[in-house]
Amino acid sequence: MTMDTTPTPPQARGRRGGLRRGFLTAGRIVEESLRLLDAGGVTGFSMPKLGRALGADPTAVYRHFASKDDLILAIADRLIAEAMEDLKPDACWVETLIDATRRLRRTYRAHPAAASLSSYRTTQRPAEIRAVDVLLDAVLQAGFEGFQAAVVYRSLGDFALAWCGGEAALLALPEPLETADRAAWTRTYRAVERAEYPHIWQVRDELPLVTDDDIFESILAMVIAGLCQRAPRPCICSRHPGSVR
Amino acid sequence: MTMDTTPTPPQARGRRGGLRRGFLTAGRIVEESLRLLDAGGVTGFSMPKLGRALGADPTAVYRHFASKDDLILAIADRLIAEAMEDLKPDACWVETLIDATRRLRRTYRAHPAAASLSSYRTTQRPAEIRAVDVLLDAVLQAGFEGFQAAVVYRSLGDFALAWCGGEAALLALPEPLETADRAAWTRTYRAVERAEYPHIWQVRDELPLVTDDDIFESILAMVIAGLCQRAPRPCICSRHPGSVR
DNA sequence: TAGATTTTGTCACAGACATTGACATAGCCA
DNA sequence: TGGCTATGTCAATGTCTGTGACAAAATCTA
Repeated sequence: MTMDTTPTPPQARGRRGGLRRGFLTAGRIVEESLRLLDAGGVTGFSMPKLGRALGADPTAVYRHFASKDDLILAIADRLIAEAMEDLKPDACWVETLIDATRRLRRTYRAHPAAASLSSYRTTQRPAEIRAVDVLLDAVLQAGFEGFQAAVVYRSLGDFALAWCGGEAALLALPEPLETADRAAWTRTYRAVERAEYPHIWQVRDELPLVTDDDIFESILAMVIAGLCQRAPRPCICSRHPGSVR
Repeated sequence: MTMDTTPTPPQARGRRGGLRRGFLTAGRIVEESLRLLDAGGVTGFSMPKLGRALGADPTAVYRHFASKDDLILAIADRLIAEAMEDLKPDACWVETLIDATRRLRRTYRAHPAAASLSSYRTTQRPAEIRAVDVLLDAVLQAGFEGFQAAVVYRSLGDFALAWCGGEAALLALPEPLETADRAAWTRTYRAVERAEYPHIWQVRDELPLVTDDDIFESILAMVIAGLCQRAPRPCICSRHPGSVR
């Protein structure tokens, strides 16, 4: 664990303004952005800091990305690539969808600051397009067709991105704030007046026990159950009860 | 439609540094924040701009809110209040949950920039606590108890906030970006190679037709179906088929 | 009513950020 | 060789969040 507050990385210039061609690349910049975001959160990430961390000028990154937003889209695609890296479509389309969603969540939790910046964006870049194709495959296997298939895919995709992005945004909050937000359930909601908020009062002891994992698996199970109920074709394995039609 | 680029609102000082007590209030500040966010998006909203719009000093707001984050929490609660304003619990608990989710979405769509800043935060303020109690009521009516009820409530609440927040974040993107993001489905994904992305290709004509409304109603229906399937007690009306147990 | 205290607004300013335009040099192509 | 372009540097602009010193108004206390 090297505390790299003021690192002295290899310099882009040899001496007196000379420069090394190919010292910065899009790939290296994205990797370093991720490192910075992981280490210092959203506030630890800025174009000047990024340039300095790369051993270059604070404005050097602009030679490779038109704007910070442009860079964020590249980071978003990098995250999707990491999440779907060794995703192998299962024989059962339901398992494929569940697995993909869990993978996305795992990656977003590993890089919460990066995810919070980029989760709701459409990158239109290779990794995203690949992922869309894999998930659409599963949706088509479920027997959805044409417009229906398109709607179902968008529903599942946007759901996963939104939920995992929201979790990441909370994890990425500057430290005092995240703690305060989470403490809500053990302080404010725990200490509520019985007369005023009777229903909260009823479960006041259980509310603080709920974990992110509980919530995720619970909402995912509901979505999948609703999906199976509507799917024209059931899955191949016996674990996911489908519609009664 | 008054173009208020440089408005000249009532001034806080009468003359020569004198000042009017009670000129700024938390309520007025939140209202003006909302106006600013609605009119100019996230980029049109800053502490200095807010102060000037209120006819006061660029730093005046700090006398009422400790930080921008503090103000954002107040805005978040204001949005929840607006969303749940005249929510009347239906006799059918399923209808109550659906109605609350649709209301949240309507409010977030009306104030996308404000929502994008605040949707994933826990405000711990009055409107939020009230809303939690109403929704927990519905969950308890469904027959969930104790820890289960807590998990189900958190699942539904976080789902609604995350999805609607994500939609709002997209709507709140600075104009050229939102258009670009949306154009993905009519450009990039429409023009995909059949051999490389066969499943996208299959629904390439339908993908651009999918609207936000379609996606929202579709994912909401799945969640509700999954919920009804797991609810120990069915709803009172006949419109929401429950579990087969 | 007079004096002390608190509240609320103003002002000057520190430190950071995104982005731009002018400049310089290194590698490439003719 | 001579020029072009890609890439890095530098100086600078206008903006942002937040602080601390100050001043006047409202309120509280004697």
